[in-house]
Formats: sequence, C-alpha cells, structure tokens
Amino acid sequence: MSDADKTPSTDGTEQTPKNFIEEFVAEDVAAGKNDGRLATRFPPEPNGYLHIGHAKSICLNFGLADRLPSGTCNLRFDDTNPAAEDTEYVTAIAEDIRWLGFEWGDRQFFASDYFEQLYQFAVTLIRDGKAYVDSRSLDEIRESRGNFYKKGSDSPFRERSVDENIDLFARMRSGEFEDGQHVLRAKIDMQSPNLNLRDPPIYRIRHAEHHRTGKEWCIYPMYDFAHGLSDAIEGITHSVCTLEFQDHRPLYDWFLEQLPVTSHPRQIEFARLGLGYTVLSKRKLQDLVTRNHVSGWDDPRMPTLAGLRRRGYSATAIRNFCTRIGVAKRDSIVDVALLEHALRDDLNADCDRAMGVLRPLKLVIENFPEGQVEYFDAIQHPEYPERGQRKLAFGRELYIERDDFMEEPKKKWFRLAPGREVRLRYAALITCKEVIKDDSGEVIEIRCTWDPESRGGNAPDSRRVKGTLHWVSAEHAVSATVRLYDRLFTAENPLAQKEDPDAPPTSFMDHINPDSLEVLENCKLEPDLASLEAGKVVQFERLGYFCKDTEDSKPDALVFNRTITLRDAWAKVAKKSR
RNA sequence: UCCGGUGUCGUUCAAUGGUAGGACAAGGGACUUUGAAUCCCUGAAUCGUGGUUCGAAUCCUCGCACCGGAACCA
Repeated sequence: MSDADKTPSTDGTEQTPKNFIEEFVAEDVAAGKNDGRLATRFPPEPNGYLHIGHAKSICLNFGLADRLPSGTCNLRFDDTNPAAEDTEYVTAIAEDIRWLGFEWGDRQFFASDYFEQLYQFAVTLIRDGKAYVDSRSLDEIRESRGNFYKKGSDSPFRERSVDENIDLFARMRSGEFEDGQHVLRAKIDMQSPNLNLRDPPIYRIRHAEHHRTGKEWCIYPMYDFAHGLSDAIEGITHSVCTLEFQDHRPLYDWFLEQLPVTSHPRQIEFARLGLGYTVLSKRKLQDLVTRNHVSGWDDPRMPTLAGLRRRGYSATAIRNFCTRIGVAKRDSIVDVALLEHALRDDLNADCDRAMGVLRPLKLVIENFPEGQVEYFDAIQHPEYPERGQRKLAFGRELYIERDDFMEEPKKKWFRLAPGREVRLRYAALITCKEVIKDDSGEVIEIRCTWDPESRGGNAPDSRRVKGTLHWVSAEHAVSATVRLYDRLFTAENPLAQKEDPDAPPTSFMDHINPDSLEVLENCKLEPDLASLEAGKVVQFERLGYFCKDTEDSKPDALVFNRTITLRDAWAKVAKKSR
C-alpha cells in the first residue's frame, strides 16, 4: 500500500485501512474522485427496530466518514413502502443510533423527501424511451419475467409510445387507477441473465397512507430506483450495503447512468453480521414479539439495540465488538463469546462493585452478640481506588449464596463446608460449625463462629483461606426481584436445517430456549442498591453485572436484570470432575 | 440447468508473489480478600486438483462445497 492510500482522520492522524471497504475509500480519495469528498449514509427502513447487525453497519458507515475531517454520514430513512413503515420506528431508530454514540447533525433525510424529484426522474426515463407502463396483472408480469434458467419475454406494452406512457404515468399519480392496475417498468433487457435487469418495476400504485407524506401520493418508487437516486441526490460517494444487493449493483449503476445526476456513488457490499444463538432478521425478531416469546422489541433477551441497552450492554462494548469482528465478504457466524468478552471488558473497567445474594441461605454467627452491628470498609472498584469506599453493615445474621455451601464438598471445592473456614469479603474469617435442615432434609441455616481478630478479612497470624464469599446483613439487606437471562435459542444457528434432506424443515422457533428467563424473588442486596439509578450497571461481586430495570423496577419493588455473568472458572472445574 | 459471490486455526479477521499472524475460544501456569480482573506459556488453519514461478493462501486450469438471486419488499 502506498502512503496515498492513507487518509487523515478527523483528529489529523493517519489511518491505515483496516478492511477492504476502507481500502476502496482510501484509494478513491487518494485518486481525487468526487473532488476528494467522502460521504456515506446509513439507510434504515423504518419498519422495525435496529439490532446488533445494524450496529455493524452504523459503525462502518459513520466510521468511514470519520476518516476525513470533511467526511459525512447521513441518516436516511428508506421509507418507500407505506404499508410497513411508521414514525414510531423513525423515533426509535434515531434514539438507538444516538445511544450507540453517533450523531448526524442536520443530515437526517427521508427518501420521501425526494418523492417529487424521483417522480420527475421517472418522467425523464419515459421521455427517453427507457421506461414504460405495463398494464398486465402481477401474475402475468411475473410469468413473463422467466426464471433462473429461462429468459424473459417482452411485454406487449413494452413499445407503448412516449406520449401514452407519460399520460398513463400521470394518471397513475393522480389516483385514477386501482392498486396493481399498472406499473412503471424500466426498459432494460428481458433476456438478461441477471433477473434484476429484466425490466424491473420502478413505480407501483399503492393507495396507502404514508407516515410522512400522508395521502399526497398513491404511487411509490421501488427500492432499486429510489435508493441509488437518493444516494446521488445527497451526494453520497460510497454506498455501503450488504451482500444480497450485489446482483442489484448493475441496476444501481444503470439508473445513475440514464439520469442527469451530478454524482455517481460507488456501491460496495459486505457480509451482514451473523451471531451465534440468536437471529438477526427484522422479520424473525418481529415474529418473536408478535408471538409473545419475548415481552417486546426491548426485551432484554432481544439482540435489538433497545433490548441490549435494557439488558445493561454499554454502547462502548457494542462499538468495540463491531470493530473487532471486522468487515469482509464471506458469510460468518460470530461467536457470542466475542460479544460477551467485549461486554465484560468494558463493564469490568466501568462498573462499581456491590454485593448481592441471589439465592439466600441464612448464616448465623454464634459468637457475635445479638443486636450488635459492625461496619467494614469495602472498595468501590479494585483497580481504581480513587473511586472510594463504602461501609458494609455486618451483624449476627447474614445471608450467603446457597451455591457457596456444600455439605459434602467436591474435589477442589474451596468455599464453605462443614468445619471449613472461609472469608466473608471485606468482613472476617468464619468457620462452619453446624448445618440445620428442615424436615425434608434441605439445608435452611448455617451456624458459624467468626474470628474477631480477622476483622477486615485477614487474621493476624496471616493464615490463608482459599475461599472468599459475598454476603449481606440480614437486618440491612433490601429484597429484590432479579431476572437471569440466557440465550434465546438453544442452537448456535437456529436457521440451520438438518443434514438429512428428507427431514421435515425446521423453523427457528423450534430452537427457542424455554429457560431463557429465570426470575428470582426475594434476592437480598446491600441497601445502597435501592437508590441506584435505573439502567446503571454494577457488578455484584462473584456473580456478574446487573442493572436496575428501566421499565419494571419500582422503589418498593426492585427489579434487577442480570446483564452477564462473570467468567466462572469453578463451573469449568465442576464440569470436568463430573 | 442460469447469474453473482465466498472458501485461511474451533470461531472470526489479516497476510495484496517472499517466515501464514492477531483476537476470541480451548488447555496449562503465576498472582489474588471476586474461582473475577491481570500476567505468562501451549496447541491449533490455507477446500481439492493440475499448472506458472527460485518461491503460491495469493496468479492460471479443472473440480467441489457453501451463500445470495426468480416481491408491484428493502
């Protein structure tokens, strides 16, 4: 690569292209194309919520624009199908992108802004003999288009006079016809091996109310026509899209060549994101919502940006993930572990620590006076002492995690067990003296003694203990509901079909994980957590990251979502020894 | 049977005719008042075939596999 391929970024430093698209862009800028301008766009259709696959595209497009001080990235809503679209989605999409950390200033546009201009472009095409009104039925048109193996045949209306086409198209616009009665088609080549070039429809009649233009129009442009021309109108230089549009590129270019546009954007395709144990298609996510497998588009199990945000994912983690997965042209399914790594990486650095007990087991310290309270200092963050400390109330009755006690300890278990000494984090060393069970034999209480000399957690004789447990004071703890989330699907690729070609086709719905949500009541948390800001993520030590739910948590009925667990080395040991 | 695209560690991205490298995952170890974090170490790949070349993941041949394409959806 030559130095010319490097583009200065906003802050003036040189950037070396990190993927093939950045390389193309750097080459074009270096070659002086588009007068050295760089303009991208993110073009969602407002018919659903954004998901993490869109985040990849957003990061790519906005990131590309950031390569030049003068680079821009427009937000353009591709709203050419009034049937599916709604302002609700426009609002949500803008909010999600802003949350992700990108801004587009006054460069928010809609394809519907260009309806009049697009109409005039269509008229130009007709005048030039490059488009015609076809008056056959949808079925007839489809039939004559042929298929992969069979060429298409010309429509009997293909040679209509310019005047007749102009007249018909004007009457289509004025509302004289029913839906489907006529369609405007580009006149290209019915023999083309590329189906997209076999006289594609460019305007159809739709007597439907549009979320922005209302009833002003009853004809709407098709994607191929509207998209590329909208790009050109906005002076986009690089039109980045996903792989399935590769076959459309000749058509994208054809419109731009036929019409009097001042710029010719370059369409570049990349592989959309695939992520393990989930689905990333608006349609399928819509199904999950509609069929009540989740509580909504922002259900914390959803891979939507709204869902991830509610779950406690940080925008930083998602952006880091997007740069780590890279950009290429081959289909792939990214390991969720990579997303989770990016998440933990950011949360670990960012989140204060706290203690919470999910499945409480009562623990009584026999040699601790009843009614007495001691306070111990706990640090907010082990790597950033400057974040300060908090006081932890400690009493005779505590709760510890049920999973931290084992009556008959397995090999390598170094938490609490009969006769064992462990540390209560920040508090003291305790020794298990007795186990109390109910009639059914379930352990309901642990009785211990503590070593008052070990206040703070270390004994003066500096004897070592292997295990350190989290705990809360029974008297001071607040109760909460905690929701534990797991992957939505049990199959890494829910879309995959069985190897056996004779097997009946499966739906992604067949792989829904019935245990993706577990709700725990009466969890015990340190009291400060009651006043935690909703949506803010904290680490419950030894358990994971949790945030107070932004929708359901109430001051007298706390609800926390588990964002993600901590890595769990014991789980691996336990699994291996089993 | 047509057109387009893609094949590199388990996963993903890189290597642009010159030592196949990184990240995640996995395994091992150090440290540890979170079995977390951090640090160190290890194993692990060029779809096949034939060719060009001093030298091929890269160029060419012939295959194979996978993905996408036949909405008046985007």
